[in-house]
Amino acid sequence: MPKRTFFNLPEQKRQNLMQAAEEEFAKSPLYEASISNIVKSAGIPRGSFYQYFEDKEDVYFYLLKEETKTRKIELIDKLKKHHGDIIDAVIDMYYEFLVDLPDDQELNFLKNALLNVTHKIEDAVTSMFEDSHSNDYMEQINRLIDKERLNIEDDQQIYHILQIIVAVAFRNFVEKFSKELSDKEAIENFSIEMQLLKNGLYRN
Amino acid sequence: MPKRTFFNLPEQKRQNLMQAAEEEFAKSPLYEASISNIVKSAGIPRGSFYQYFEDKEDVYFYLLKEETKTRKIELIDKLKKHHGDIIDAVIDMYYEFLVDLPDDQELNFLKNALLNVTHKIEDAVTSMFEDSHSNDYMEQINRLIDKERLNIEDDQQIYHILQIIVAVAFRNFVEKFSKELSDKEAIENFSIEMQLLKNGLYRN
DNA sequence: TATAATAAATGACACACTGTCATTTGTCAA
DNA sequence: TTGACAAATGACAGTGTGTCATTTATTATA
Repeated sequence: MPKRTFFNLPEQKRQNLMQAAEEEFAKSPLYEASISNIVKSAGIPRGSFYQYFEDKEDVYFYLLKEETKTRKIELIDKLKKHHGDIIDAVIDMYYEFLVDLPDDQELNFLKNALLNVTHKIEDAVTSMFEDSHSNDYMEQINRLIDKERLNIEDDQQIYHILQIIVAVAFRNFVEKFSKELSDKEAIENFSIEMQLLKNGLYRN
Repeated sequence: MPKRTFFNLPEQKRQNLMQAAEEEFAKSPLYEASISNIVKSAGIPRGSFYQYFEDKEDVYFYLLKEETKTRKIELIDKLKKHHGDIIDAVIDMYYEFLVDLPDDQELNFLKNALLNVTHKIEDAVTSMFEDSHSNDYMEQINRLIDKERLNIEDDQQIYHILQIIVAVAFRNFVEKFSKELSDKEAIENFSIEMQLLKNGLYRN
């Protein structure tokens, strides 16, 4: 969280600083961005920055959270519009985010947030489902999976199924570590979610 | 990818270097880890490091990929064991990973990979489903969601459903940006996966 | 074996960024 | 007007990065 001094700042100066920060983070992902650039572009002395924020991540996550605040209200709206259908509401939001988001800088900022390490690490994990040199490996997997059980019409949909499973598995790992769940808890949670995936989140 | 020189290195020296790298990355997440520490601990001159690798990330992702290679073979085994049931296979892997992984350093390495930025950013996004100050917000969401449609027995399972949706949505964003999909493609993919979530990955 | 050509090793160095701190400047209440 | 507290400032020490000219090793060739 930014320090008290930050919130005491006159509106004008505060916005100016945040604008400079967003600009920098739109240009470079978190770990390539530099405080030096931000203060230069905002025209404030270096020391002042540390008067307002703990460090780089402090501004960064403050910006990111401000960003999501807006989306919260949107979600409420969408839920109403879709009569409580959570998935339809989320699809609607996804659509609006992609199509209606006008501000290039804002978009780049979020893009960087998602792309950087997150993406690379997930990629490495997902590569488990990809051919390394030949595509022998993937073929083998493909052959081994019992497709009769799967709720798919064409073979191409199997890609989506794998993506979903990986995404949920990934999230479970992260949660296990971040919330320091016991192995038992972690596996229970994981099983619940995998069952939900199998049977569907919605009743038939 | 590491440079040719790296692969020309005598086995002993190469392993020693990788050991030092893993040690560093087990101690500190990617962006806090330093090449200085790695070369010091490996006992090689700084210049040599750059003879072998492009930069820090180069070693890092090389290590990470080596790590997942092992898991690939495991997945094949599990698929066979579970007669092609992909979800059961993945549950089994998850279990083994948590319970049978013996090496502390390896575990810490992966933990850092998952925890750092990935986790913080997903957290910021997921916070959309969390109470900010009062829990008014979450209550409202909870009230709005039409639970009749959901495939749940108790109210607590709704948490898992939201987690799943967020995880899959998150992955879709990342993919849209990393593969530079058009808005149309992205939304199509997203819809397919959301339908799969609704109806279940498996046939009834 | 001597020599040339190529590959690898080395560590000093320039550059960049971070976070701190002593000092200055501003504000506000008594 | 003065004292106490809050904020602003920028110089500075510390740390890390990536490069490069030089040295050393290896391999090919005559």
